[in-house]
Amino acid sequence: MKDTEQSIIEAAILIFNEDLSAPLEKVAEKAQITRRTLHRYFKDRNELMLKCKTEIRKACHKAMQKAYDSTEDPVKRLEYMFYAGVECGTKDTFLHKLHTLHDHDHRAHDKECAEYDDTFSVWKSHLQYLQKEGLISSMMTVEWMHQLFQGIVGASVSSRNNPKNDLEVVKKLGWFSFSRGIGL
Amino acid sequence: MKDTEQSIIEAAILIFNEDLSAPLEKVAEKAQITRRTLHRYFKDRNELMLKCKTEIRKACHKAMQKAYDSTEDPVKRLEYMFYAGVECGTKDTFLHKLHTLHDHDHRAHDKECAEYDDTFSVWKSHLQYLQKEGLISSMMTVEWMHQLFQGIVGASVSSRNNPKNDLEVVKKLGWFSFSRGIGL
DNA sequence: GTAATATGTCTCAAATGTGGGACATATTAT
DNA sequence: ATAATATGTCCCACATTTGAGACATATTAC
Repeated sequence: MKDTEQSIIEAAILIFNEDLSAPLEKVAEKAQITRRTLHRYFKDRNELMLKCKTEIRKACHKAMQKAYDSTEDPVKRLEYMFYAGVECGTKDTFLHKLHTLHDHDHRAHDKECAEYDDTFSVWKSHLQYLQKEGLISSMMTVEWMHQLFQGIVGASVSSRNNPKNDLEVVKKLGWFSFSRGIGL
Repeated sequence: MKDTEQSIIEAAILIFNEDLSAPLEKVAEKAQITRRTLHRYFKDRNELMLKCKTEIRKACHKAMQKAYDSTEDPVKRLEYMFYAGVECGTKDTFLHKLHTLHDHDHRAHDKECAEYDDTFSVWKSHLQYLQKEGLISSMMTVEWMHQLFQGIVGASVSSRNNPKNDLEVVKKLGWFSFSRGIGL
C-alpha cells in the first residue's frame, strides 16, 4: 500500500511532462486517487515536483549505467544506451525538457544540474570516444548528438502512444535512425 | 502599432509551448507589456490560445507549401521542407505537440485537426512518393518518418537556443541526420 | 474480529489567477 | 499643437487552485 506515493509520482511525471502548471487535481485523477490523498503524501506542488525530479534522475541514471555496463563492445554499448533512453520513456523526455527550459539556467555547480550532467556524462564521453576511434562522424558536436538522441527518443516515445506500435519495433526503428543520423 | 497583437501571439507561443497552463502574466512579461494590455487584445486565455493555434497552422502550412513549390527535384524538395520545419521553430514543435497531447483525440472531421492533417499531408504524400521510387527506406512507416521529422526539428530548435549555434549550421546538421535517418 | 492504517467526503480559508472599469500618461497621425 | 489611439497604473470582483482539519469508510495486518 506504500506504492501509492510512487504511483502519484509516476502520474505526476506524465501530467507535468505535458503541462508543467497543470492543477494537482489532474495528477490525482491520473493516479486514480483524491486530491486530498495526494496532499497527505506531498505537502505542496513544489515537494511533488522535487520528488519527480529525483525519480527521473535516478531512473535514467540507473538505466544508462546498466546499459553501459552490459557490454564491452563500443557500438553495442551505444545501442543499448539508446534503448535505455527509449525504455525510460517519458522520464527521459521530461528530464531533458526540464533542463532545456528557457528560464532554467543550467549551471554545473547547482546540485540538480550536476546530477543531470552526471547522468549523461558517461553517455557523452562515450560519444567522444567513438568519434576519436573514427566510428562515428567527427563533423558534429557532442552537443548536437545529444540533442539528436533526445529528439529521437522523444519520437520513439510518441510512437509508442499508439498501442499498435510494439516497443521492440519502435526501439529498432529509433536505433536505425539515430545510428545513421550520427554517421555510424 | 497594430503589431502588438502579433507580438503577444508570438510570446504566447513561446510560453505555452513550454508551459501550457502558464499564467497570462508570463505571456505579458515575455511580450513586454502589461497583463491589462493583453486583455485588451484577447478576451480570455481561450481566445488567445485559438489565435496561437491559427497562427502556427498558418505559418507552418505556408512555409511547407512554399518549400514544396520551390523545386521539382524530389530530394531537394524533401530537404527544403525539412528546412522549412526548422525555420518555423517553436511554431512547428508547438503545433506537433498540441496534436499529440494525451487527452487530445485526433479526429479528421474536426476542423482544427483537418487543417493540421492538411498541413502535413503534402509532406507525408511526398515521403510515400520517395518510398515508391525507392529513394528512401521502405522498412519504415510514414508515421515513423513524420515523428522522426518532428523529433529532429525539435532537436534543431533546441540547439538554436544556444546563440553560438548558427541557424544554417543547425539546419545542415539536422538535415544530415534526418536524411540518413530515413535511409536516404 | 479487532486494531491500525489508508483513503474518501465534506468543508473551508488562504493564495493565486482572471477579466475589466476608471483614469493618467504616452505615442502616433494629421 | 491637437485629437485619436495605445498603453500603463491602480483597483476590484470573481473564479480557480491549494492545503488542511474533522470525520466516515475502507482496507490491511495480526
